[in-house]
Amino acid sequence: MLYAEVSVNAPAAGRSAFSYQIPAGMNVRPGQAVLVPFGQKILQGIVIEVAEQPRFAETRPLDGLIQPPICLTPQQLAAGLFISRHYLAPLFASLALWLPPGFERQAAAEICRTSQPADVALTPLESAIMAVLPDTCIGQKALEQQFGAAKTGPALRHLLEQGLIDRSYHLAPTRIKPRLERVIILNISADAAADTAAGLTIRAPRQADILFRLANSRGRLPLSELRRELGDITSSVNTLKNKRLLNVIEEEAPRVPCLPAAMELPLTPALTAAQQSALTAVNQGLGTAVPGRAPVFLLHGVTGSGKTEVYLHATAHALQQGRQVIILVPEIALTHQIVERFTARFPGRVAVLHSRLSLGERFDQWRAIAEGGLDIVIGPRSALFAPAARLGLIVMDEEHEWAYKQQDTPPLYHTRTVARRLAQEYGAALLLGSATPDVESYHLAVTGRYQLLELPDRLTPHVNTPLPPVTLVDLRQELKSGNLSIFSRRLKTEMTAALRNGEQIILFYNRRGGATFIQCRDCGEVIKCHNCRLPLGYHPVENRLVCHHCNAGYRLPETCPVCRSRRIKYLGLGTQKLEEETRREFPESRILRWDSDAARGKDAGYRIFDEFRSGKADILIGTQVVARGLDLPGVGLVGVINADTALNLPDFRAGERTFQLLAQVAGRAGRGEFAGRVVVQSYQPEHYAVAAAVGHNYAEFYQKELDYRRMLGYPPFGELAVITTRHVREAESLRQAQNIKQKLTGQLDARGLTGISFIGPAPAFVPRRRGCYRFQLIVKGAEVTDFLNRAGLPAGLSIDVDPLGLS
DNA sequence: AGCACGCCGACT
DNA sequence: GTCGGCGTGCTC
Repeated sequence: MLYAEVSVNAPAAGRSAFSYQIPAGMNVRPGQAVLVPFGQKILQGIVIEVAEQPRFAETRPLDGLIQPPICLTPQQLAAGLFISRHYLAPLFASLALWLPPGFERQAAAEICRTSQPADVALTPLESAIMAVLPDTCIGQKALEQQFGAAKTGPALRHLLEQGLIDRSYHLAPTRIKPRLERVIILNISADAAADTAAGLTIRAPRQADILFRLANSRGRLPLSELRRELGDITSSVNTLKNKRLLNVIEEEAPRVPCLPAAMELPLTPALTAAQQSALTAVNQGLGTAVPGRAPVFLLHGVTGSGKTEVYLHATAHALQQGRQVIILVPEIALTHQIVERFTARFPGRVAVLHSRLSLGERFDQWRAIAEGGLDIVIGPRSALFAPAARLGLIVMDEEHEWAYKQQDTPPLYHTRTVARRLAQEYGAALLLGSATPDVESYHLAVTGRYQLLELPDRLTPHVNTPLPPVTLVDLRQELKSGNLSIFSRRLKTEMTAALRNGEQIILFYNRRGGATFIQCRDCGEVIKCHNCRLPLGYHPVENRLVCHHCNAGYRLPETCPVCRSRRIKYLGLGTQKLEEETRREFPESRILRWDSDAARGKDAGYRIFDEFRSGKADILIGTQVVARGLDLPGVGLVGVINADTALNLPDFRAGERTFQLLAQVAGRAGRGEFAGRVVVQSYQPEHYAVAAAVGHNYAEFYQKELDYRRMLGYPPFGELAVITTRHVREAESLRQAQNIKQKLTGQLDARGLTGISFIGPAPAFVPRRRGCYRFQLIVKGAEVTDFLNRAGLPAGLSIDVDPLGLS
């Protein structure tokens, strides 16, 4: 008898696998998707291991294989197990990352009446339920909607006990169907069709037109295409069909997400010496990589130094070897640009995967990759889990971006960490690229675990363009001189000059809204969100208060909720306010604002971007989004309204984020015909992150930042994990956090470990979510993951290993 | 997630 | 007494 260890799609399964018997004759491999009985349900599972002996004494038999069969590769299985262990994440969720879109399904209860007569006493509700039960079955969900979820459950249980109804659980049917397309096929030869068409031109011009077009496209055309060009052709097609000149068939046609039309192949630019030597190193790595020993490259190149060209060449090399390539970008908004470059160079081979595609599109792309037809995958972090069984190269552009860290939904993985592991398993090369590498990555490169590749020269718009000069304005001096405006005198002068010169301007400010907090002048109360307990921002356009975390909107308060005072003050600056001020200062200029308020809805981001790039506006005001790798050749001047906003966040990466942001924003200037200039305004111009960014000096920043991390034991000198408790009662949530701390402290003492310490518990950065109060305990030190894995923490806790910030 | 079990306070 | 809310533990 063989047994399978199975990861089950049940929240209760947590990080453990469950043992099942494999019925004789059932062919089960590790990685296989199966159905298993779990409690009273049949659930989806993934086989981890097949063995002669079960890990658990009492076993039930596997129910069957999921059809059509799906099986993770051994490499995906290994990487999934790594995720679950490293991030203390649910096992099924960690493996499910590689399953096809739309795979995961919930079991739903169905209720059927039995033939037994209702001769026992029933409550009115129970009678009512019996009365509406149809002869066929009905979903329990439907009954709960009709009678209320709270009361229906117990009533059904009683009816079950009495034997009046049956309950069974079924997985919901899959939501994805292959797309069918009606295709017209010529029944005669192309020549014959052309002849027939010639005879019809006068009497039946539409029929003739259809026949001509078919003759010219090898005898087949999708009906939708003909209809788009000729209008309603139903009757003409029917006539031709009746004449037996053509047939209409339905066939499967994969959905294609709207890829940009492949441009003509642009000339492949000759590589510079630096690019060539980087490429040589990567190509060599591609040649020597084997499972268990896979090279990681850190391509450090200033903005505009031609990193993408290196990606393109390395991709070509991997494809030549018959391997597949995954190109990762930090966020969906950036896929568009890079997809353009890659489809131009490799037409017909590029797949796109991201969550804004429809489920059907995603599925069809997924299948095309799995079948090997598409061998380049581009997308944000989810693209790492494409079914590329011949994976040879993973490229991570802007590797420092923290959008690569999964937030909110477990597993809370970092794409770089998983990519590294997946590359190890496949024997693939990993190429990380950034102008401002993550301090941890750079540290690994400097200490020899990654191979450091440097591109020191700027090529955009032409070879040896200097990085734009940055002027640093001390806002404290401005205040002293009596300038209370958002704009320093220097920035205003530069803006005026740039506008006169016909240059475009980017103003960067990383808080949206109008006022950023609303405070009572009498008691000091800051107005907060009811859901999250976070300060609300004022949005003048909508004339509402908005929670920047959960997006809940509130009416403007007339009195302070605490002391009833009417003296409520709107403080702080956001992008909407900045837009107003800019309009007042530069009334002649055309202004666009790009933040998550302005870019609500699909494609709104592209629209703003395209509008600005095509010169329909002079000034672009934006948050982080405008800093990210966008190519805007019309921009001469970049103004940073306040460099310090991110510095004061309670986050040990605040310095790093500030440096990266400033360097990225500065890189937007001078990418076209105009010489770039940058004006950075700051209240803390002496801070090392600000000073280093102004001097375009990554090395200086890295040294200072590393010293600081070493001193405080932060990564790369120690690991971090955040444990969050949640409970409807604030005191209970705090008590749980304290209990965990006590338990962990006890284990540290018992095992004589000294390298680990705790911070907190304290209210979480979002103190309240979905009606639950949240407290967090930070665990800091050497091998935190390992320690927590052995600690036997209670199920249902949220644990974030290597968190984005600390609060 | 669901379900059973066991523990306490608020009532018929 | 006992009904029911709520925390806890279990599902191979």
